[in-house]
Amino acid sequence: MDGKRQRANAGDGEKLREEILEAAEALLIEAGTEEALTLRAVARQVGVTTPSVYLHFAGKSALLEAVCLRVWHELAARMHDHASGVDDPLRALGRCGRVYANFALDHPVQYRVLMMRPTSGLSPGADACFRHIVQAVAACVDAGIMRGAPESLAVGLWSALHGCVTLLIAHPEFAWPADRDALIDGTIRMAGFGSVLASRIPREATPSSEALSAGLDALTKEWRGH
Amino acid sequence: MDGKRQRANAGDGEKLREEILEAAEALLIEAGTEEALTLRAVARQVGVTTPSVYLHFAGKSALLEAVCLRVWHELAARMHDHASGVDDPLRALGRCGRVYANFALDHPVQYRVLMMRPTSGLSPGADACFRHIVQAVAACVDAGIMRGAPESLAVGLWSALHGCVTLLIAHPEFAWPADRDALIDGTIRMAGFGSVLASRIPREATPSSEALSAGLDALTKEWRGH
DNA sequence: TGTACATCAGTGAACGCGCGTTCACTGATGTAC
DNA sequence: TGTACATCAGTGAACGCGCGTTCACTGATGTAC
Repeated sequence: MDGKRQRANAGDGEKLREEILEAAEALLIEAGTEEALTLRAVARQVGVTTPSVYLHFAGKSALLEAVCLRVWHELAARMHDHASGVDDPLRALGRCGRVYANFALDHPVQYRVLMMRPTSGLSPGADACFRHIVQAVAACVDAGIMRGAPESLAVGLWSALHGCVTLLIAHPEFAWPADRDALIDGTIRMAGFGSVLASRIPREATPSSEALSAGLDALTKEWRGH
Repeated sequence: MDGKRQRANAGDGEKLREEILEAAEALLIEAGTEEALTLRAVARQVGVTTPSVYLHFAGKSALLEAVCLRVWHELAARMHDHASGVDDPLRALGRCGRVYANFALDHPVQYRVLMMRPTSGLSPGADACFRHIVQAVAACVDAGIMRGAPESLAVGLWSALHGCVTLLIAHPEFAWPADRDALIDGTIRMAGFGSVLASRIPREATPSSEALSAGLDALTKEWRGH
């Protein structure tokens, strides 16, 4: 486990910084919880003494933050890749949600630290990602598919996605449906269609379940007819 | 802060148990984080020495669990109260969601400990509460408003609610809409309508945004006409 | 009525733990003269 | 080419901390005889 390390030459001190980040990340992933991140363990893994960490990070919390923040860049890139090339705005929004969910499930510990702890504010990375969702929603609003303020609509979609992945992350032992992808897909469809429909129904004029049901039956029958 | 306490008479040892639970709860609420819960602090607040806690709880984690589990009873009662007396099944489901969200926001620390940490499994209380949601969904399915397995539909609704409240709890500093109730309402409407609509649209026959938009426009215009 | 005893709620002092952090230091490398 | 010096990556030993937990104990109350 302990890496044999050569002391860096003058000017190459930054190398250690990278090694520390990678060791810390590996530690988080392996243990699956941020409690496993101790300066002593990180230093041991790199093959260096504990105080050396202070050469590159102000302290433990700074290191933890730096490790977790790294992953946001990846999300931004992924979102950019998948959003382009899809014409239908609602489908594009769905892609966006998929990327977000996959990202969270691929980096559960980092997602936990950044999103599920009360201590820290929302990181700029998280905010940028939310802006991405807002943009995708805005495209739907521009196309006349949804009505209302993109921010408000986006919050709802974000909630649904966030809820789905955090439940999966925090409670893997729950009796989830076998097909995790289908679960996420269902959540995205629910949130997407729900935003579309809810934004057309004024709160004060919500139809009865019966009327809603009958109307949608007629509509979907018509679609199936085509 | 330190309560003056009289030693309980023989047979009344259970009194201390209750006092410890209440002190621990107060500590959690005041600090807003479970890290504030130390056996020393609890004992100090009760006016008793630290080892006394061991007379009633196996250790720290047992105490924390006991404190947090207390609140589920309240949720079960609240859900029962509000669900009855509402005829429209979709509206009843909405009430159910409202109660859940209010409950979580009223007990943010307990909700965090029970729902947002990876360590513990889902408590029976949480499970019972999920069964409540499943039941409300099943009523919608029985009424022909939704289609599909109630469990699957309920997971989606649960995700949306959970996501909304956990985001509010973990990131109070985010630029939320001013009206928190409206935000929750919006999430519930989105999830409810979304479940209704999505359960009518087969995945492989999802209409284009355009068709969806036009169809719903016609439908809602008709509703408004009445 | 008095006395010995059992019960049991709670005490007090101490243990060891691993942690984050500090500080004076070393020793190899590159550089100026 | 040789030597003195500055630089700077990393060391090693120690600090204090508050914590959860243990253990032998005390001392008031109730009870049996």
